Amino acid sequence: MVKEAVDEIVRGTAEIIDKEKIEKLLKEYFEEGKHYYVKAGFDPTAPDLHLGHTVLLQKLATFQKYGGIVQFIIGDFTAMIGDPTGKSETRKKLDRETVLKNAKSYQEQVFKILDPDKTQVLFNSQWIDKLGASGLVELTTLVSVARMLERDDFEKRYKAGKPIAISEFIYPLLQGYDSVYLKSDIEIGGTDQKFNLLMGRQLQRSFGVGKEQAVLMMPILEGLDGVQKMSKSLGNYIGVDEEPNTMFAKVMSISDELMWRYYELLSSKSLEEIEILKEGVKEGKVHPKYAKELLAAEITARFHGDEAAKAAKEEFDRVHKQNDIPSDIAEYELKGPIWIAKALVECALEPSTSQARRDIQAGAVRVDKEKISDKDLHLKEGEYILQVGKRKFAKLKVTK
RNA sequence: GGUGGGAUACUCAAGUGGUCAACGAGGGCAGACUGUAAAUCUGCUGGCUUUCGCCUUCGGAGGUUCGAAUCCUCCUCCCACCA
Repeated sequence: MVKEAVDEIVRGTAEIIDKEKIEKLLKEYFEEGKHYYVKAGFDPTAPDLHLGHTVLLQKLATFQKYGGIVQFIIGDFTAMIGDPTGKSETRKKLDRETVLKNAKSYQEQVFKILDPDKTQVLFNSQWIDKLGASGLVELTTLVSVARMLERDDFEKRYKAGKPIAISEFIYPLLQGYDSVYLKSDIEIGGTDQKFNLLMGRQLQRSFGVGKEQAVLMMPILEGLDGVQKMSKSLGNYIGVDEEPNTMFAKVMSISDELMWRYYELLSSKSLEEIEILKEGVKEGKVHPKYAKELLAAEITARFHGDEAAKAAKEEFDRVHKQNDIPSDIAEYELKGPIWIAKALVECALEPSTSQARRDIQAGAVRVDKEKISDKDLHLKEGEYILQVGKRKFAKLKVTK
């Protein structure tokens, strides 16, 4: 039992520090029914969860299966600082109301994966506010600047002559202090969080908490481009709240190479099953597109159910295999006659008439499936299907 | 506090009085080819009721000039070295 649980927890992880401790906690759960605390922090600035987040969430859910109580931290205080991700933008301080709103939205989405009965949702301002200026200074005495600069991200920026704000040094300290206050047994996060996660161990030691948290790191899920991490700001994400059709299509658009990565980190198939599939593709027995469809269907079904996933697949085939027009496209009504470029902007297919003109010249615009080249074209009364590129459609009714 | 360097479009990065809506690279979008994959090749990549035209953009505010991203003044921010 313990071994199976450990195997399941280890699956897909990038690195585990103090694995023995995790094994011990699991053993105690199975033998004595003892629970333990697994901490994970989330930023309240982006309430739209995407698949990158679910890699962590699924791991948390696994812990819940085996006696873990999840400490789900909304970093409302730390959000004011902003995690030093290399972006130089100063974060706006979020007001209480927005944070609460975002937190609520988090919960709606998070509990699609986590078990609410085994989850504590906590705001870190609750204990950090109490720390006060003197407490904060106390905290800063525990870590040296040289130690801070060991952090990969800081080191790179420092060497590149990029600015680092003092407040950014405080971020890891506060995240570590969360672990002190909550007496966490395990903290999980992405590999990019390594420094912060280890800080939790160091501070627990410094404060004499009596235990040091084990640290479990998950790989960072690449976004649709396959290069950069999945993030909302880069626009390369698949949101958990997205429409089934969109979700399915987005998975289909990833590269074959990336598909295996997604399998490893997102699929609930066993590693053996995945390996068999991979071999099949490699030997030419299985078409890679088929393997991708399986994945797309599994992911879509997780958030929308089997029915919706099936419908999404059918829709995908309809549109792409048969080159048909999607069954459900946005409709607009405009007064005519109207200049084609303007119409495209009005139908939200193009951001500007200048861009529309360029696309017309590039041959990317179709009206009723016919490619057009006349950028001065005016649409008279009637109904048209407008298309830009391969995936943007709109139905337009031109009235008098 | 002192000295020097820097701030250019999504990012990096050229440009040091007119030929600059601004080289180049990356990214992005589109076309061809495909499996709406990847790779490759090609085009585009500030806006405008319409484009051999007009308007806005080179950290901010003024100024010099027929004309400024480029010169001058002040301001803001960043970096390095010295204290």
